[in-house]
Amino acid sequence: MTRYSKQTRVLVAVDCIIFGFDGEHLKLLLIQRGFEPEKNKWSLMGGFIEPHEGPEAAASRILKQLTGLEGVYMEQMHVFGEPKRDPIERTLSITYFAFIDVHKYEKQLSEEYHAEWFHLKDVPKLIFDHNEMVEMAREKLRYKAALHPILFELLPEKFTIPQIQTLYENVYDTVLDKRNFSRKLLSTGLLIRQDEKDKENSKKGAYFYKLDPGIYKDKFQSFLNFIPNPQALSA
Amino acid sequence: MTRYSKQTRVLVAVDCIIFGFDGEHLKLLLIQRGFEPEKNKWSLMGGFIEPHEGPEAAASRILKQLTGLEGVYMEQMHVFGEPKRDPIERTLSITYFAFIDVHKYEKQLSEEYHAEWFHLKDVPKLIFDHNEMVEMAREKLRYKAALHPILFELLPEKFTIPQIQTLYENVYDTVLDKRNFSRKLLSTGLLIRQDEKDKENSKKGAYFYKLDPGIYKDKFQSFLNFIPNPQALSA
DNA sequence: GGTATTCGTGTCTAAATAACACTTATTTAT
DNA sequence: ATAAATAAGTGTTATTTAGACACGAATACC
Repeated sequence: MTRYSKQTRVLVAVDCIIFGFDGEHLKLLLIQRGFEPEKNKWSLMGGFIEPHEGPEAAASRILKQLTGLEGVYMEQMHVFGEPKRDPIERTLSITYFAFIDVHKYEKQLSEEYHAEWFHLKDVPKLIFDHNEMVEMAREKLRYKAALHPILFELLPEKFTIPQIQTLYENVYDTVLDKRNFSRKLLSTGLLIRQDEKDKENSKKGAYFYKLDPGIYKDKFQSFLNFIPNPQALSA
Repeated sequence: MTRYSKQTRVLVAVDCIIFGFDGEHLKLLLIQRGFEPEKNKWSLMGGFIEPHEGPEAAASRILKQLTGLEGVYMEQMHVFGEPKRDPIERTLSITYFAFIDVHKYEKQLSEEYHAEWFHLKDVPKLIFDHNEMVEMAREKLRYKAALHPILFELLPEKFTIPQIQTLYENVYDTVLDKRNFSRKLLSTGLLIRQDEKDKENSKKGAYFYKLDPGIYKDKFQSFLNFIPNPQALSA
């Protein structure tokens, strides 16, 4: 026996919801699809999974293709598999959301794919069920970021507290009190203050911080309530 | 153009991680696989996705096959897709975790599949990567249950506070203070006390409670911290 | 030197959490 | 009938955490 003979086989794609933060707004990287069907329509970056790679590897490959980056923070989100979602042929899509530092990605690659960053309030109509994917990714982003320090993945290695606060304010579409915000953030012990200051964005200058890699790893799954000592939970 | 001609197609299965609570322990429903490869080995309940159904529909169908139940609480967990995970032929598995009330399920069906409930500490070696799936499901269960009132899905319609507490203690392998636990639980407003008492498990008897369906729906996505008013988050 | 801008910090109040022990209802045994 | 055993139910206090709130410091520009 070498095949489950009677069963049907389907195509499997990977689609990536790529978030970035330019210092002002949270943005989404979209491409203009280069092939039929729906050629030239806006779409998430994606591709078919290849015979010898797993879904994670496919997602990494696709992210690298578009951004030139490796080791990007990335997480499997959800599988979309309604039979008619792709009108040509049944295709399953495994979605990943990814966070990149917009300053690091290679612009020339994005030209090749006709990629553009979109403000989340101006996301155009996308092919297939991609708008639904984006919406789910936004929700998941908000959910996770409320509990875990993932938004640092959107920032450069050195960042200032006002920058992170702007990012949180963007994600939650709200205004935060900077005294309470910085106190909470610093109390996690995640941040190491640098001597250098960022003079770009203010006259006084704001201290740069870096993440403490050990504590970052440890605390990645922390926070929470309901259970007194919830040790060892993970997403 | 009717096919993405050059791409390879793969089999897609759905596997269910089914949890139940017998009043004492949290348990897992496993079957003895009825076909090759790995016939007669312990396995999660699963099946191939059919041409005209989506993944959710497939999971519902499979759950119904084994338990006789419909409308079971169920959630997509993760896709496992390493190329070699099934030695016969590449097969993607979309996993769902599900919670059932053990008292409701139909035993004769489980005989047909040679199903048995296993204590989570005695899970046998399973086929392929199913042990990994179980482990991930346990983690996700602990994660979600710390934030959202999902464990009620494991209980019958009427339940007592000592019962829920035992369930939480089981899930987190810890001992909770009953005064603090019941205060926190009751403060959610989720529970409606019945006049009737459960006399099975104690001499004094414990009041039965039911969920308030409206509040249950509203509060399903509540809790959380980090962001002052995290309104409208979802899993 | 004055003004405008943004950074950085401290206090007080309210709410939530965690630790802790006794009384009540009922059954069973003496 | 009385006593003993068992599990249910409830209240207080101390500590911690969260949220509201305002001013001084550094610097660039005029």
